[in-house]
This record gives sequence, C-alpha cells and structure tokens, in this order.
Amino acid sequence: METIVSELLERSAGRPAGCGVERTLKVLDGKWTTLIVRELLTGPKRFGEIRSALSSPSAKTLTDRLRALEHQGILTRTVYAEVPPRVVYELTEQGHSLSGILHAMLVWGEQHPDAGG
Amino acid sequence: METIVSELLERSAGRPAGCGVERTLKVLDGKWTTLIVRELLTGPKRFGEIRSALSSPSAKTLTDRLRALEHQGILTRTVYAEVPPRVVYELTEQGHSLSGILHAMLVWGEQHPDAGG
DNA sequence: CCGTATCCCGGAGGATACTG
DNA sequence: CAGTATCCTCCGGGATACGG
Repeated sequence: METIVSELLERSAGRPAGCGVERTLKVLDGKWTTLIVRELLTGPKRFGEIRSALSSPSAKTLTDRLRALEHQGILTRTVYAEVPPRVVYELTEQGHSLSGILHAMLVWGEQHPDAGG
Repeated sequence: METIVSELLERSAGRPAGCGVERTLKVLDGKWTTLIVRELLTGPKRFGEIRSALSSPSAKTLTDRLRALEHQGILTRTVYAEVPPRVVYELTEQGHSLSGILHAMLVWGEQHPDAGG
C-alpha cells in the first residue's frame, strides 16, 4: 500500500496536480455516469434496462450521459430498426478498461459500510 | 481482467445497483473532493497548500469540502494556535484506504491521454 | 492565514408532453 | 420503446467583503 502512495507521489510530482486523475474525472463526470458504466460492465444493455437498473433517472438525463460517453469513446450505440425499436449500449474496449476503477470503488464501498453518512 | 468483471457481476447481483460503488461516490462527491484526497495522499498539508496545489477553488468551497470529508472520517483537521494561525489537514486511515481508487484513476488517465475530449 | 457571511449564477438534472 | 422538446428547480461553487 505504501508502494502505491509513493508511486502516486513519484508519478505526479512537478506536473499539473493529478493530471491523470483529472482526466478520469472528466470522463466519470456527473451524477449517473459511473453507475452507467457499472451496469454495462456486466454486458450490453438496452436503454430501458439501464434506466430501470439505476433509480430511474429522467430520460433526458440518461440520454445526455449516454451521448457524452459515446462521444468519449466509452460505449457504442446500436439501433435495431424494429418495431418497437431496440437500442443497445455496449462498452468499448476503452470503456471496459474502466473496470479496475469501478472494482476499487466497489471494494472500498463494501469495506466501509458507514461511509457517506 | 475478465476475473474482475465477473467478480463485479457476482458481488452485486440481486442487490440495489452498485451499492458499494454508490457509497464510494457519496464520499468522492463534488468537483474537488477527489483532488483534495489526492493531494493529501502525499502527506499532511495546510489549507493554503491545498488551495494553491489545486487550481485555487474558492475558500468557501474548499472549506465546505474539507468539512464534509472531516465529518465522513476521511481526514482530520488540526488547528495550531499560533499567529498567524496554521491549520493542517491529514488523511485518516480510512482516507488513506482510498489510495487504490486514486491510483486506478491516475493510471487510467495516463493511459488514455485523449479521453475527456 | 484561515476562515465565515452573503449574494449570486450556470448548468446538471427532473417533470411533463409529445413523436417515429 | 426510445427517444425529443420545453420548461423549471435546485444547489454546487464562485465573487466579494469582512472577522479572529
């Protein structure tokens, strides 16, 4: 663990504070983004599936976040021309590469049940 | 990597979506919180040091975030009764335990220089 | 130096109604 | 079903001025 801290020190000394960290924060931004990625880590999902898996964010908000993630190359959007329409969101390789962060967050959250109070 | 994904699946199936993840998000909330933790991972720092290390958030905002983290047990606040006053913030053990997440974010950000565009 | 006290604004995100 | 179009609310966070 001390290794990690010193690596953090070493890697970020003399550069704009947390350059790498800030870039990640720019991607995992907003109230829902991280949770969307989390849902898609377990496989591709439809718009409605994501919406109900989370605590039903408004359609507008969910659309906004999904579009942002799409433009950032985190996920892909596939429209199936059916009736009724079906739209599937799937993580790109870059999106999947966020799993280490999500996993760390999951573990921390579980090990600190009283946090956030 | 596939191990991580399936562990995520396994650990969170049938429970409120991303329970652990959500708890972490509640702690690392807001525009500055994560960066504050990052600064303190390299050692205790004074109010002014934190402020100038980041891109000078307003005093009000920084105070708000520091107080929140203090109440959540992430850091401690020590006032030295000197003139001029000196106030030092230091991560608790719980605060230090966030280093794994920060480290993952740093690495990801560095490996994806074009992200967040 | 390290705040607190006010005031204020932008924009994320919700509510509602409507469409292909 | 999966959006789009509007309108509106809320509050995180900045600016400024002042206090211990």
